[in-house]
Amino acid sequence: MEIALHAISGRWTTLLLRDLMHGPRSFGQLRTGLPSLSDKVLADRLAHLRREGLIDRQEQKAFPTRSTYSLTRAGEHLRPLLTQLYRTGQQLQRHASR
Amino acid sequence: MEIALHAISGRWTTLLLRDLMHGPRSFGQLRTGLPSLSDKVLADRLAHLRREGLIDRQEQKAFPTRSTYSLTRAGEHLRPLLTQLYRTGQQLQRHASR
DNA sequence: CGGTATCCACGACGATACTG
DNA sequence: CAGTATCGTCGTGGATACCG
Repeated sequence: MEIALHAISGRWTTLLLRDLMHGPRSFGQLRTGLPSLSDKVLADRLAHLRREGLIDRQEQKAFPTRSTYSLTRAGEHLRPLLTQLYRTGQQLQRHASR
Repeated sequence: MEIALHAISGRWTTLLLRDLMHGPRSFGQLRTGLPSLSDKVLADRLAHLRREGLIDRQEQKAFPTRSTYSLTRAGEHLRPLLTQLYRTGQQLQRHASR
C-alpha cells in the first residue's frame, strides 16, 4: 500500500495522471488542464513520476522546445487504482449525503 | 478521487485502517500494532477518521478507561480501495525489479 | 514554449511531558 | 489505559522572476 501511495503522492498528482490516462500531453496542455497549479509544482510532479518510471518524456529538438509526456507500461498499472479512487469517493459522498 | 484521497490522507492512516479492517481495536492495540507512531499522531488520525464518519468509538465507563474503535458502514467502503492499493503496489514493485 | 531559480508560509509530524 | 498539551523541525506547496 505504501508503494502505491508513494507513486501517486503529492497534490495534483492524481489529476495529472488522469489527464495522461487519456493520451500523451505536452507541458502546456497539462498546465492548461490544471490552471491552478504553478509551473514549479507541475515540473516537480512530472519529475517525480519520471523518477518512478511511470511516465516518459519525448522532447522535440526545435525552437521553441516542445515536449510530450506519456504513460509507461508501469504507469498503466495505476489505471485500476485511479478508477477505484473515483468509485470509493462517490460511495463516500453518497453515504455522507444520506 | 480527491474525496477518497482525503479520507485516507495522513501518514499511517492506511495502516491503521488495515488493522481496523480485521475487527475492532482498542487505542493500545493500535499503538502496539504500529510502535513507531506517537500517541499524538494516533489520536490525530482517529479523530480525523471519526470526523469523516469512517470509524466509531465505544467508550467503556470504568477506570482505567477502555475504548474500542471500529469501522462504520461508510468505513467499510474503503475496503476495496485498500485492496487495490496493495495490488497496485505489488505490480509496481514487480515491474520495477525487472 | 517549457521549464529553473529563489524565497517564504504554513501545516504536518514527531518528541516529550503530563493527566483523569 | 487512553489520551491531551506544548513545542520545535522539516518538507510541501505556492508566488514570483528569469532563461534557452
